[in-house]
This record gives sequence, structure tokens and C-alpha cells, in this order.
Amino acid sequence: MTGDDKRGEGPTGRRPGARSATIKDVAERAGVSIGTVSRVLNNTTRVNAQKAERVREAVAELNYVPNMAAQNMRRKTTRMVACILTDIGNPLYARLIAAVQRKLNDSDYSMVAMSTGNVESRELAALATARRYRFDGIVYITGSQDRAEVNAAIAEVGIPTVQIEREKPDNDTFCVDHRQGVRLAAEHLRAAGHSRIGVVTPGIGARPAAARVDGFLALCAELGVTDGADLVRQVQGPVDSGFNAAMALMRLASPPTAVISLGSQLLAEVLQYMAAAGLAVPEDLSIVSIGDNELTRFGNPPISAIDWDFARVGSDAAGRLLQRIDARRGGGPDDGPTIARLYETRLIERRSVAAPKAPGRLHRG
Amino acid sequence: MTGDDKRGEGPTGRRPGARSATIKDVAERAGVSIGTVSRVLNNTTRVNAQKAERVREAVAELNYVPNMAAQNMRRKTTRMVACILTDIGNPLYARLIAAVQRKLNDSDYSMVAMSTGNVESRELAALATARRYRFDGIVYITGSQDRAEVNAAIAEVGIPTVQIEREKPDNDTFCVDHRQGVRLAAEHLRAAGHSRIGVVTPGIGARPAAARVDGFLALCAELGVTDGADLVRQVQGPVDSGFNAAMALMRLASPPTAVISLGSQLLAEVLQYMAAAGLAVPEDLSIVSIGDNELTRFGNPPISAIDWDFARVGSDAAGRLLQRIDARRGGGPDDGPTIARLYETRLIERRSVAAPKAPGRLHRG
DNA sequence: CACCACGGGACAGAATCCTAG
DNA sequence: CCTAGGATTCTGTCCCGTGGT
Repeated sequence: MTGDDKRGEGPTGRRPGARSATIKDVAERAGVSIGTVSRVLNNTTRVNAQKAERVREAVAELNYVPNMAAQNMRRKTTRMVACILTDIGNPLYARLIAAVQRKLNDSDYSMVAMSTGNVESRELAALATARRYRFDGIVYITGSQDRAEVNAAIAEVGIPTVQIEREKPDNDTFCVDHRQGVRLAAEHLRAAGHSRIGVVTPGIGARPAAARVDGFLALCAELGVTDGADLVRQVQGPVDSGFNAAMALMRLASPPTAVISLGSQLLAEVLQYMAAAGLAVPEDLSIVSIGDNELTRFGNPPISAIDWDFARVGSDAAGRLLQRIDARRGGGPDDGPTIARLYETRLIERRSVAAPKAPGRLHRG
Repeated sequence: MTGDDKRGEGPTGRRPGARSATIKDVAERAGVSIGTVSRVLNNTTRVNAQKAERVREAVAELNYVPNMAAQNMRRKTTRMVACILTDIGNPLYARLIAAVQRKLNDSDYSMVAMSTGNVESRELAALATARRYRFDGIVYITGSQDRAEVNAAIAEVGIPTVQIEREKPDNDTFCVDHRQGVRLAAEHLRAAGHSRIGVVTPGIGARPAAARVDGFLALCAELGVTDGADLVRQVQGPVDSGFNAAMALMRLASPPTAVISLGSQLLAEVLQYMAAAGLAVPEDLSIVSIGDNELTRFGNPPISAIDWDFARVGSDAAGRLLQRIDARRGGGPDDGPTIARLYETRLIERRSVAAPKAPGRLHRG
């Protein structure tokens, strides 16, 4: 009864083996029934003020914490959301998953992160895990879009899902408008006088790269540029690096006067090539980076970049997921038709873009 | 009995409302008892091959997945580990948590990430959550070391815990040897002829910064440098930026000829100041960065940096945590005394260090 | 008598429904 | 109508006991 006894099995020095208190222990100590304890803790209906007080005291004295596993069983809900992505170590997505985590946390959900390394079997394993744990929702981020088995598994998993940077009509999707982004970049370069613009891109298995290349080629078509495809260099593995892609581009019979680099890793490699070849930015080659980072912001020279608000994307996606979860709990089938949000990008002008040295041949296009 | 009926509630097109199959359903369908199903799934003892086959068929047909919550109750284990850190969005820790996640995953554990924003109340909330969920372990990363309540909560949480970048004798700790790192940096600069070396550091609440400043001052003392403390600039908030710290340093009556920058964010700001003031690196100021990143690797000029293997740290820490968890399950109290691992750093020489312009006054120290 | 496969029941911790006062 | 106790439920695991070899 005295709350100031700090020895023994008091709150301090909990022995590892000590079983933690259950709701039954609390009920006994407070001299009430289990049901009453539950009611006090979840304040579902009114209980006698005195008993409520005794319960709260008992909870404090026993350092009682409800067991989530037991709650999960009854409530059929875990308050956990899986975040499945290719690589949690990719700094590009750091802000995104931070925003997701934060939003979930604000509603008392926890986020469990699963990296798949963009490997199909691990994607399937992650989905199976999500099912075993009966997670309340899934945030699925990027990765190749065309794996039929994975897409089928997502459809069958039976857990509300939102997808980020994936275009799938079955779920709510949240994508950056990379088509518009690459257009912004290309038009900025054209405005500076460039008519031959190269593109260095990672493999187009995942949506972001695919959409960018798509957007670029569409723009070329609109402008009547016929050899746009020749100027798009796809970097496949880590071996076939951005360094080589940049070199191939610059050794073309009629090399580009400007380059759009997709992804921060590639940008670094392109810059390395330029340094190695003794070429200057922007004098010998103008550069726009898709994606803003420390290198574009603080490098020398600072690189013009296309930027977008990943924090917003993550927050919106998580918010929508929570809506879906609530709707399902309510009993209604779900919450209306799927939505597909597209986020605009913006151009940050810096010193890496200048007029081409040889006053570009404008006859093309 | 026919397994080829694919309509209705078959695996494809699971309706959202459809309750997922339980072990009882499987038992009924296979015509065996619940216990037998359990034995087949966990292959604890031998069961009749025919019955086992029937069970496996039923599992496949019903698309049965065991319910973790129910397993947790009996097994008193969740196969989940909490990763508590200040900010999951900080790219500095991306590799670290990726390694932790990967190591846990290899042993079929899931990682739930919790950001605290380095706010005491949220740290306590994270620990409470870990207790509610009965996580099997905790990886605690960085954050201010001196919050008594937090440290008490870690001690009382009753869950095996390892700590990264925190020096706490009660747990296994895994720290980078920043004292050695800053020494490496300083000695490299001294070897190049610098005797006045400035330091720009974030607030020393957290261990990494504290250890670095400590190491620097210790070195100064050894060398008989008496005004080392004057050359250490602590940047507190985002307002009092690295830009200003660099400026203050360079406007000293006798400014340093070299600077050690702690943290990538600060490095960028120092470089910004240099550009704004029209000063060149390394001609007007040599720089060594503690921490390697894109900016140090690919910037212009590339910056000499102190680097370490965070992936290893994370992997080791997670591995040790798994050992502790196993040991506790085995019944033994724990697994021996706590360990405190320290990881060496290494210097990567790049072009940001040169001899000081005015052949340094060597009479000091 | 030892052994094995297997069924049946107790159990874990919390929520919720029913019912009696 | 409000309060609170008691029984029931959720899903798997583990142990015990039985019947057959």
C-alpha cells in the first residue's frame, strides 16, 4: 500500500526473470473485477470514481503495461504498419520514410521497416510477414513494377495498402511527376540555348526512371527531335557506371551540350568523368540533376536541380492509409475508389547551366 | 475435398471482410486435430506422413498463415526488435540502420523503427511502446546521453538492449572511436605544417560530438597548446549556423590555417562561408571532415575525411542483441558481462589539405 | 514395458457481451 | 438506467493421457 517502498521488486531493478504484471494482478490488487480494470483503462463506460482511482493506483504500483499481443487477439488489430521498400539505407528515401513514420506515430501506430533489396523473393517474404503479423496496413515503396507475382501478392494480401512511386490502379498511389520534372529540366536547358541534350539514367525497371525517360522522349517527339533516344544512356549495373555513360555521350560525333542526370549517384559519377576529362561545368557541359542533395546544393559549382517534396508524399500516403484502416474497421468495405496523386516538381536554378559554347545548331527540331 | 475449385473464397480475390483461416479451420479441413496441425507446422515431433500431407494441402487451400499475436501469447516472444533513434531521416545513420535491419532479418526478426527527435518525452514514449509490444530487444542509437529519466527507463525496461554511440556501462555498447578519429585528423593537419587548427562542432549533448571535442582538447594538452579551447566553435541551433562559426573563426586575430569539421551538415555550411568570403580550399584554409559523404567524395575539391564502418557497427550490435535474446530464452540470466566495443576510424586523404600559406608560426606549442 | 502418434484440454492476457442488482 | 461481476471469445502452443504397437 505504501508507494514509496523502492526495494525488492519495486519499479527499480526489475529482475530479468520477473513476469510482468497482468490485468488480473491489477484487478486483485485493486479489489475489483477484470472487466472494471479494462473499462478504466480504455474508459469505455463510466465507473465508480473510487474504484477507478484504486485501479489507477494498482496500475502504477505494479508498473502494469497492457500486453499488446492479447489486445491484438481480441481487437483484431495490431496498430502496426509495414513499410516495404528496396533499401532502407538509401538516403534518397530517408525523408520519405521519416515522414511516413512520423505520421503513423502521431496516430499511435508503429512502423516496421522491411528492405527487400529489390529482390522478388524478399518482396514476397515481406508480404508474407506482413500477413503473419496481421499488420493493419502496408506502405509499399518503389521497386520494379512489373513483377506479376509480387503484384498478385499485394492484391491478395488482404491488408489495406498504399503505394509510393508505383503506378498500380488497384491501390491508392502517390507518385512524383517525373514526366513533368524531366520536362522542366529539358525546357530550362532549351531556354538557355541547348538543343542537344543527353540523359544519363539508371535502369528503367522502377517507375521513377521509367517515367523520366518517357517524359524526355515525349518532349523530343513533340519538338520533332528524332534522335532523342540516341542521347539517352541507361546505366545498368554498378560496373557500367555513370562515368562510362558520360564518356560515351561526350565522345559522340556530335556530343550533347547539356546533360540531365537522373539520381544522385549518377551525378557524382558524371562529375568525376568531367574532372578526369578536364572538362568544366558549365562551360563545356551544362548539367541539371533530377533530385536535390548535398552535392547539388553545396558542390562546386552548385548544380541546378529538380526537387520535390518527399516529406509531403510520405505524410499524405500514410494519412490515406490510416483513413483506409479506419474505414475498414468501421465495417464499410473500404473507403471509396482508389486515388492516384501526382506531385509536382520544381526547378532550382544554380550555376551549372549556361549557354552552349558553340552557339548550338538550331536547325535540328 | 477437391483442391481444384478456384472460385468463391479461393486464394484469389480474398474479400476484404473475409476472416482469414485459423488453425481450427485447417484441422477440420484436414480431418485431424488442432494439435496435429501445430505439430506439422512446427515439426516438433513426427506425425504420420499421410496426415501431414493432408494438413499441408489444407494449409495451401485455405491460404492459412499462423497468427503471430496468438503465437506471441504462448511463446512470450514477438520476434520484433525496436530501433530507437533520434531521426530515421538522418542520412548519416542510413547505412547503420540498414545493417541492423538486415542482420535482424537474417534471423527472422523484424525491426520497428522509432524516431524520437531527440526529445525526452518521445524517448520515454518509445520505451513504453517497446514494453507494451513486448519486443524481444532494443537497439538504442545516439541521442543525448545525460537524461537521467531516459537512462533509468532503459535500465528498467526489462528487455535486452544494446546501445550504439552511447557510453553506458549497463548495456553492451558499440561506439566509433571519435577520440581517435579527431586525433587522426589533427595529426594529419600537423604533419602538413598546421599548428593553429580550428574545430567546428555541433552541440556536445550526444556522444559523438562530445568524444571528438574531448579528443581534440586532450591532444592540445599533450602538445602544450593552451588556447585549443578558443578554436573550438560549438554550433547550437540551426540559427547559429556553421556559416557563422566559420566566419567567427576566420575573423580571429590569429585565425586558424586549418579546420576540422564535425558532421556533414556543418561541412556544407563551412564551405558556403568560404565561397561567400572568396576564400579558397585548401589555399586559404585546409579542411578535414569527420564523416565521409557525397560532398567530401565528389565535391570540388574533394575533402579529406575521417571515415568508419557503420555497417559493421550495426551488424555487430544487432548480432550481439540476438545473442542476448537467445541467452535469456535459454533461461540463463543473460549472457555474461556487458561488452563495450570501440571501432577505429581511418583517414582518407584528398585535396583539401595543403601546407599553410604563411609558413606557420611554429613557436606555439 | 517402452514407445509413438494423436486427441483433448488447459492456458496465455485482454476485450466484450450478458446479466443481475 | 447505470454499474460491475462473470462468462465467453480470440488463436495457437504445450502438456497430459490414451490407445495401439
